[in-house]
Amino acid sequence: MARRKILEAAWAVAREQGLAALTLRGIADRVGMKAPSLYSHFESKHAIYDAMLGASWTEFLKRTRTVTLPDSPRAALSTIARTFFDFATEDLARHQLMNLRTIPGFTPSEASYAPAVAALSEMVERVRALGVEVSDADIDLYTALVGGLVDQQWANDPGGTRWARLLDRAMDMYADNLDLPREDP
Amino acid sequence: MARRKILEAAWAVAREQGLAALTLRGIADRVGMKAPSLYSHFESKHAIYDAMLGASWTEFLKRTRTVTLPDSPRAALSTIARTFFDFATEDLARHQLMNLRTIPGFTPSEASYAPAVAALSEMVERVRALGVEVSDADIDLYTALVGGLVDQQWANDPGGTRWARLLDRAMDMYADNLDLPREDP
DNA sequence: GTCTATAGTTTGATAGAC
DNA sequence: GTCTATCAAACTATAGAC
Repeated sequence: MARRKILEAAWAVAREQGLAALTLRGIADRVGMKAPSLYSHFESKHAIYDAMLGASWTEFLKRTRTVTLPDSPRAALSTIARTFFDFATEDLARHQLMNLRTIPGFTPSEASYAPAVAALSEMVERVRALGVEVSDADIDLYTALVGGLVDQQWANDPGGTRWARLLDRAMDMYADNLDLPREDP
Repeated sequence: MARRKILEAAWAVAREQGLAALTLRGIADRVGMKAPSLYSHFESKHAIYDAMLGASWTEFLKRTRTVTLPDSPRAALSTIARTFFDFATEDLARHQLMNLRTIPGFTPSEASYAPAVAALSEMVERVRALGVEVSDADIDLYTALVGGLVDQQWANDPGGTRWARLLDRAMDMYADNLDLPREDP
């Protein structure tokens, strides 16, 4: 399908030159078309961004669903954090699209953002099913902590492990704050 | 001085329309000049960004220097975090400029970035002077935590207090992780 | 120092032939 | 669906008169 090829080309350009450098001509060149032809498949440039965003969150949602959580609440929180951290540090363009507001004038459609909401709420449900009572504030602190590690990793050590190495410690710190029981006494 | 008026106009435009929307015409219009005239005062548009960045970090450095830290290490960490958090949530355009890489092709000059480095290292020194031994990893975790709270605040509750309210708890959590003594037993 | 004029690009988007 | 041709607009930056 043409839509699929166009989106693949868009990802390739975004990865090579940055998300902000994405242009219709650049996409069209790579896919062997002329820029106006893209309008037969997408309503606008923002529609392409939106499709990319929706696909990204859908892929993340899919990945979270394939993850089996450990029974231990402490280990479960760590697994979830690692899943998000790895996904967010795999691809800068994707991270910018999903987690940063880097494109002026672009607001995601409700449909494209839905899997993002689903991914978070499903994870919260699964953690609660393990017997952990988490409040909204607990969740907010968690997202800030994991998101902060991701951002620092990208900003100050892209491709490295300087903040990735801190993830387990951060999760321990967080679990302690929730008064979760320790495995290894 | 003309330079100062231009920078003030640039800030005004950035606050109203976003940092990415900054144009030479927009700045010139506001200051009552024509766009090319700006080149008598700044070498390029990036030079304007750079001057804004330098001024921002210099202002932050100045503010940190006026802050008196409590003797208690735990309270000191909290004070530092609050100082940064407040500064970073006061002005979105400034935050984007200082802490995000939102302008394509713009890299800060060494001179403009120097006060940023100074602010961090001075704070670390002052904390160490209180008797707290902090490693590089400790600092990395700290910056990720505070920066993560700031980003979440801007992204999901701009102008609100949803993550601001979590700052004290986050600092307690962090201080616990450092095994700092509690004040109130 | 400030202006007019303009170069030189690049962009998203549309019209209409095929 | 894809193309050529083009629009209309925006931008940074430079040249040169005053």
